[in-house]
Amino acid sequence: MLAAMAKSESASKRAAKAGTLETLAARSGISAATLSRALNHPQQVRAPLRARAERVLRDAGYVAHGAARSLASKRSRTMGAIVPTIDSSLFAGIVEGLQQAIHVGGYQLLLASSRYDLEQESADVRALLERGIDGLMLIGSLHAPETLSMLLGRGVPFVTTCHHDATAAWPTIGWDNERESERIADYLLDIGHRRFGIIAGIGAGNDRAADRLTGFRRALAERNVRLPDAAVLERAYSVPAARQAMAVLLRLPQRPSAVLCGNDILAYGALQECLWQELRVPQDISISGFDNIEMAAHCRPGITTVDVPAAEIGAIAGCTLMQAQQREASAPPAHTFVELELIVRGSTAPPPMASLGAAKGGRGAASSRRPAQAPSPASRPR
Amino acid sequence: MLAAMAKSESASKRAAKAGTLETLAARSGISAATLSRALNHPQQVRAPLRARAERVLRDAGYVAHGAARSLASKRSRTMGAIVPTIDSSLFAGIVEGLQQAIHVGGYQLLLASSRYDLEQESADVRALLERGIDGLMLIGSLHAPETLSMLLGRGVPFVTTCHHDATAAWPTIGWDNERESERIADYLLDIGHRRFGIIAGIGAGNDRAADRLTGFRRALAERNVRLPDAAVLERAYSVPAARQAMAVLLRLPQRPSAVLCGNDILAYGALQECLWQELRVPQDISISGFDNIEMAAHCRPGITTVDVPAAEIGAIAGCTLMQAQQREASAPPAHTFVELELIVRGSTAPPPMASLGAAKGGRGAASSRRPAQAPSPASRPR
DNA sequence: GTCGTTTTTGAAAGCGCAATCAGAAACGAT
DNA sequence: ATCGTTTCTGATTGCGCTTTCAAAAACGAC
Repeated sequence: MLAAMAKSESASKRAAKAGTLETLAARSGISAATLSRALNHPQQVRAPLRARAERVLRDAGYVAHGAARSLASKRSRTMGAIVPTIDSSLFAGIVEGLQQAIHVGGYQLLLASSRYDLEQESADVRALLERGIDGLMLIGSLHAPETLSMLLGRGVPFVTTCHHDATAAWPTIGWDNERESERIADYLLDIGHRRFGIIAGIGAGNDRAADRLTGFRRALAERNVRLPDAAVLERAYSVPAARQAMAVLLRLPQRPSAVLCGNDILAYGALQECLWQELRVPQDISISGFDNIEMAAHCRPGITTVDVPAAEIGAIAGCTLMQAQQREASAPPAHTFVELELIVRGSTAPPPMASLGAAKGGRGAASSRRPAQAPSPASRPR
Repeated sequence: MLAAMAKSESASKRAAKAGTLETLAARSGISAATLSRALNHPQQVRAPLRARAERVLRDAGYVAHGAARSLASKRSRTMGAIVPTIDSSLFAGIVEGLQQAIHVGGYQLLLASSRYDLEQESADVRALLERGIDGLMLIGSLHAPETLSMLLGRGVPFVTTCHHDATAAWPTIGWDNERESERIADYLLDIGHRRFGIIAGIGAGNDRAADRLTGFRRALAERNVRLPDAAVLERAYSVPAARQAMAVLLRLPQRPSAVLCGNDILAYGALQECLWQELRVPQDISISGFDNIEMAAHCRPGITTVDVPAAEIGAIAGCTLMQAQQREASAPPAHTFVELELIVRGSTAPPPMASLGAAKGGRGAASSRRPAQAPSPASRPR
């Protein structure tokens, strides 16, 4: 008898600790409905009662049960994000920006990484959809058909970043990768380069990598600069892979005077390989990157690149998704075109004389200004 | 009339599309219970019926409602992680490893970043607890008391990483930061250095940074090497901050022959500042880091550091948390002591002669082996 | 002070699923 | 063929919360 009582008492204590609204209601004399309102729509509860309710909640150390809450309210207060990999300066920056932005709105971040695999991404979308995310950020324009149909079918707001497509039915936040790469190539053409190598990212399943390569190619084609197939290499985004690729390019019969890289990691690897082979950058060879990760500013020489404001893009994505919560699904998508800036640093310069001789009929004289040097201690230059 | 019918039809179509188990049950003639079982305990349903159920589910494009599922099953299939910042090579690597590991177990990752703020971390823990995470990974040993009490009180399994504490009541996955820093300092002492500078991380709210500084100090003290207060600088983990700190150290009346840095970012910044000031590393000054981020292997010179297998740590954390799902909460915690390896690269060497003269009675002769050079194209050296 | 209005509050109805329980079907042995 | 066992299956309950809905309270004008 006593044992039974003790048991039931301990059980009730445990329940008290777990603290459901029901329990607290029974104990405090305030109904569960009112407690819930005090929590979610405080202005609907008159001040004295609200104060009492808040005290009860606080004293009990009440923590809401999210699943029950989502089930009843049909919102999870959770946003999803799927990136190819978290272990990348660019994506980490974007995710950090996204996380900070949604945090102020009371949202949490459900994160998955797809390893540049569209099937994996599709499976991840499904898994996140199961968790009831209120919105989703994806990278790039290329996705499995199923990915989009699931999202569109369920009416979950989503955005895609790192590309721009004004015709997309959902918000895109980014830039035109082809055009930006063209810009880099144009810059190198302008300062006199005519023999190029390219170390691109792997284009399969990665529209950004593919578009950047397309942009490089187009810029060269428009100036009638020949680009041998052997001078175009696709590599995974890693320093060793890039070094190996650069080693290949340096062995080419017609060694390039400039190497366009698909991102800063590739550029960094390319740069390192040149330095280890005792080549001078930019005197002997120019190298360009993309993304402007921190390293690009701080290595020697600094890498000429295009600045991508990663955290800002993540933040815009977060805000766009939060706005989509209120808005009609049928409203036209709020695209954000992100202006990128070409950052010229020490890794690029006009080609050496021998090479210049080969360049005939280049458009105008190469700009003679010295590339900017990496700065002394100061905040990250743009 | 017609309009009303059309409306109700579209509504029912929508419901059909949304597809709850109940709906599918009504439509297919298989009970919701059996459909649920086919999903969660397939072996409990006889083959023919199971096949039929699976077809129904697949054809309807059924996606489970996670909230309802969590509410009924009391598990969310979601793990949480809180890191100081995602935008760090080390934490990104850990998170990536964690994500991959739990992914195979069907878990998703709920990620928060606390910006090195313990109060923020505590709020994040609360938010994640609300979302019903089944387990949580935290960084380091130092947390707000509330953080631990919430976790312990609710009985949610959690692990802490990047430190080691065999006495902790929960699993820790990491190493002894003091001891590892001591090791680095000992190495530099062994090769003859006697004048040191330290660029440490900011110790407030960051046990790893504080412990590493303690380790450095202790190693020097044990060899009776004096360390002026002015030679110890705490800085945020950023390249510009580190460069600025190194500039300060270089202006010291007694310029250090070796600078111990709290991590590789700081070391990298310190290195860059030396190079910009036309100092030779390691001939004029030695620099060491911690973490062995990719950059440390690939810059020139490579940075002497301690390798931290980030992805592996994340993976172990994930496995530990998944194991905790089955296990009794009362079982002793499964600590994992992670052995770290000192990686000697080109950023450290015996001090210049002038400095050596000042070193009297150093223990043994300095090792004369040349520091390893960064490798040619190959995978990341350890 | 009374009646119509406008809050404010509490009771109750699900949200969609997993799990329990009891009934049905299949199986095996006699 | 019959009965006892075991395996499957379906109806039902309830997870904890939000949100109607209706009753109660407060308010205001006459």
